[in-house]
Amino acid sequence: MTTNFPTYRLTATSLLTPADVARIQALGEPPQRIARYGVIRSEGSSDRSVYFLLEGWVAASMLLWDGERQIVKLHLPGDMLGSTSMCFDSAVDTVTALTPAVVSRIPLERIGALMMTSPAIAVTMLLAAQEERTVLMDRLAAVGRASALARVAALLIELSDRLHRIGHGDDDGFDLALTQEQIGDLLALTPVHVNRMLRQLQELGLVARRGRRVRLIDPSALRRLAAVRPRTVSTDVSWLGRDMQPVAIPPVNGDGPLRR
Amino acid sequence: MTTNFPTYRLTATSLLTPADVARIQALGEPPQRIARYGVIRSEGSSDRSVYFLLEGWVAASMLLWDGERQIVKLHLPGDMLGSTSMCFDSAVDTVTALTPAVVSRIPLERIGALMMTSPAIAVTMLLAAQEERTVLMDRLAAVGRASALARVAALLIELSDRLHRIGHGDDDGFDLALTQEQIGDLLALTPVHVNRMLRQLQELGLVARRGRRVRLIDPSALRRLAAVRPRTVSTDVSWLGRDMQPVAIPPVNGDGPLRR
DNA sequence: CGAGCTGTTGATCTGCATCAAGGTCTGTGG
DNA sequence: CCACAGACCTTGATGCAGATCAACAGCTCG
Repeated sequence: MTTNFPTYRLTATSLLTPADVARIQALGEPPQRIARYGVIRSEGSSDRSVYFLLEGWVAASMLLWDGERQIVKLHLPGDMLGSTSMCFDSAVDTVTALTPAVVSRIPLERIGALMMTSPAIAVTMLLAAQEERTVLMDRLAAVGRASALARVAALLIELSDRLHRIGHGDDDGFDLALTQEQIGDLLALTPVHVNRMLRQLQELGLVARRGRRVRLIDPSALRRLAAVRPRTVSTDVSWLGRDMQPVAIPPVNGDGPLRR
Repeated sequence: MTTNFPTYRLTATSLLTPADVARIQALGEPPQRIARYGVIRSEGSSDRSVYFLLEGWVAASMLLWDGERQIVKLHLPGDMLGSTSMCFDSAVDTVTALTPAVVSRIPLERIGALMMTSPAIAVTMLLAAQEERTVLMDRLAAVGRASALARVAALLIELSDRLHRIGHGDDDGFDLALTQEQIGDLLALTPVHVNRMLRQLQELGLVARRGRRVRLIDPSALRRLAAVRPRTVSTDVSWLGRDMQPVAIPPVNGDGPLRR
């Protein structure tokens, strides 16, 4: 039954009604535990589903010709995993738990059927996909043009922001659940160089680390160094023509919002 | 009134009915000519619309802190421009014509209203967005990990494929409407190095160039060098709860390549 | 208590950037 | 028809950020 995953991603815009949110929550199968480094779905797999991440950190990565890998997306609790693959017959990325994690599987047909009955839900997913595309564009620009130091700084800021937004991490910083090698896979750097950059940020007095714990001492200087542009998603959905109200429902025997 | 733009992007899956396609075509304003290097929409602009590209090559780019720019997406005729920005109040990328181009503007409210009445259209856009996300993931992996030579090879292959798919380019190659500087902006290389890489591909006997004209002499070797994985979008939309229509061949009576 | 991750540090190498100087082509105005 | 300017391409010389190679130290967990 309803798995109570974090819904802040769904309610960011006021597009969905509580009923919509409930319908989405009802889609998921019972939560399932994944061990650290457990593979949730492998590149090339024909498993046609998406997953909601309830707990833990997860990476979506692509294997490269020479055995290297590029992490293309870091997922935190509340994120939907694996949705990129829905337009392909086999998965485009490998989804791996970086920490012990809890996910809830959603078979693609279920979410498909739901989207086809509720435009608001389809549009919400579209907006989320566009937002992720922007994240990727920013990362592409960073990997292509920014110095290693700036990239590492940008990552720390991004993580701090995202973690605080979902209530992990306190005033005293956050727990960085990534090895330096994984940071390298994400930013296209070698683990050795990641180490030096972290160390340099420390020497510059911008961050403090103790074990996994990271604290941003001077966030604004860090932000300046990272040269990231702040992005805030729009909450204005008036262009969707609807002051977000319940999609008139009964899909039961009618045809809902027409087709054909 | 109806601008007759290329629709192959819309009909790739059999999700949309001809009526749907017609409704989309009816959205666009009269086509408008853009000069080479004309800016269709700038980063930060609050122009809330998307554009259909009818003719010409267009780049979506982001300006970087130091004045450099990263081209994040190359658009060819039939593509929809600027859709990433729909979840932000101001445009995230600058959309510039690389050749003289023709576009048709679509105010966001119009496409919004249409999506809210037709889930099939919303889902089609979602699938397109996911596909583009994959393209970005591939590019990220390339820029992060592949050698300059491989990146250039990959670009030539991508362009050849895309151009042939839309009927530009013949057996004798295609016209490369990019300066070497623009290729650099796309692949995160300096123009000087792009030049050397193109030259090296020539010396290796993999491609031939005369002016803007490019011909891939040994596409398979090029593909091997580029280490790109072929991606073919799924045409199976049965997960959307709708029987996929052009079932090519009804399996005689038995099994055939069964589905479900 | 030993094995394997993970992090740290130094020495060296290299792919691509940077700097610099022409060369070629195209369009434009005289 | 010519001259000239600006955009684009080409090629060489040199520099440097980050990769690679190599050790070792600390931690964790069987």
